Amino acid sequence: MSAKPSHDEALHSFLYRALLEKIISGEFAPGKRLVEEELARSYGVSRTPIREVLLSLVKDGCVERARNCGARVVAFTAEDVEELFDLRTALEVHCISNVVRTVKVSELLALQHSLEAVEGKSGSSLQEEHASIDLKLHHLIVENSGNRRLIAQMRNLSLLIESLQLTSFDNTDDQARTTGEQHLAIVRALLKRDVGLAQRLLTEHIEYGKRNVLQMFIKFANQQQLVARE
Amino acid sequence: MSAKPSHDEALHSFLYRALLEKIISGEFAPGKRLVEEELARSYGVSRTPIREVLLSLVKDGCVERARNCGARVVAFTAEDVEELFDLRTALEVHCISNVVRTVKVSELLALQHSLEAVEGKSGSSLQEEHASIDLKLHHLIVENSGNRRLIAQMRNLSLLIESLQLTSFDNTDDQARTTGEQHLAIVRALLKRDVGLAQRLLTEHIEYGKRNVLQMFIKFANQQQLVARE
DNA sequence: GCCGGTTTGATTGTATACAATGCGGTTCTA
DNA sequence: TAGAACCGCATTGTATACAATCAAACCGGC
Repeated sequence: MSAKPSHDEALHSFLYRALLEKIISGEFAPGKRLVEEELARSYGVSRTPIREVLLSLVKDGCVERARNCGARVVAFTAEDVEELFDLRTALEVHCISNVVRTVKVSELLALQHSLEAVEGKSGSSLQEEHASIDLKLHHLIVENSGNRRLIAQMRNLSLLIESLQLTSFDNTDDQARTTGEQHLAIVRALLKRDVGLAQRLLTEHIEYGKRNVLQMFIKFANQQQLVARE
Repeated sequence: MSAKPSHDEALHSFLYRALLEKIISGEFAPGKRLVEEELARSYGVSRTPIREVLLSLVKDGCVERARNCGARVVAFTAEDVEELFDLRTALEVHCISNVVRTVKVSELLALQHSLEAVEGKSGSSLQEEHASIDLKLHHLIVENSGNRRLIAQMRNLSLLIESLQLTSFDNTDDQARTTGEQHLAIVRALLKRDVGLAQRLLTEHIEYGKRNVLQMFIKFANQQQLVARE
């Protein structure tokens, strides 16, 4: 099956992303049965890593499994997307107050620098660059929250959201520019250690991203209309 | 090893609680190596279910693992406890606005009824009854938030917190009574569909629980003083 | 004596084999 | 023909076996 895991990456971690992507993209429609052996064959691996991935996906709420009936993909509705982003807002806003205390100025400046570097540009890679910066910014916020368990929880969530954003990668240049401006504003607020402002800007920023993803998601869901209950 | 899993419960789900409890109680001190085969022998099972549990604990941030070096228990500091509760606050407060729309009045009334029933009482079982109601209330809030992924995320968190609260089960009757009053106030606010009030009360309530657990935790951590780095 | 390569052991990662279980179809009976 | 018991199959749960990999100890050369 096309792509391979990087050399030292555990198989199950590679497979996790692979399956998650299929679920989010809709290739594995809601309700589809995920039979361990079937998946194992299709990826040319044994059931063991597949099992580990399925259990992980259950923990994320993407999959349900009953004892001998196989696992099934849980439906991913527009409301779910919305809630997921709202949840992200709640968590990252919660992080901010710690972030302003712990984050290193150099990190912020580095981010600011990258942002100013792409600000003028335009062209095909613009969206990708902004997406990459977006990851870095949210990563910075979460990792500087100072709690390992919080970070662990968020990592799961982030994976879901990042996958969602990948599928809605149709962003126009305009949207990318707006996103860039929001990023810059947030970084500056963090540099000023202005908790309230940073929280407000972050909320708006995630809200904006949510709307973009939702737009894509709804369009996509309509065209794909539930192969379901296979 | 003493207790057994209920008949239809998967072994790994039983083992999960068993290991988590040992980690939180400090029997598995921070830094302790968790070798798969060793654990498997000690529980009289094979490595397979143990592996699944360890992966799950990694996802929860309770355990770290390096490729061939064995898994290690992550330190559980007072700051972690604090953050965990703050995180819970952020998430449950976030839930409230949905809860007031979706929760059934009958559920709230049932809870209110149980609360009023124990209100007058006192005695040995009082604390347990309040703890049980506490679980029900937080469960109600999360389950009525309306998003499966959110619920899945919270379930993990709740398990951690519940385990923490179990270890600090030294609550006085006074504390139990205060908790009861807070519960009642929250339920009433929910019945009135007063989002703002419910959020405020919930925040105070979790804050109160946090202080109690922290007190116990610090006392406990001192007496246990880091067997660590075994 | 110190540094670097090599070997060995411990431990995880993956594959496979076997057991348990629940569902569905089939057959037998009334 | 309808219903119920039964048998077989599909699928998961668990155990075991094997391969890969990393660390640390050991040995030899400089």
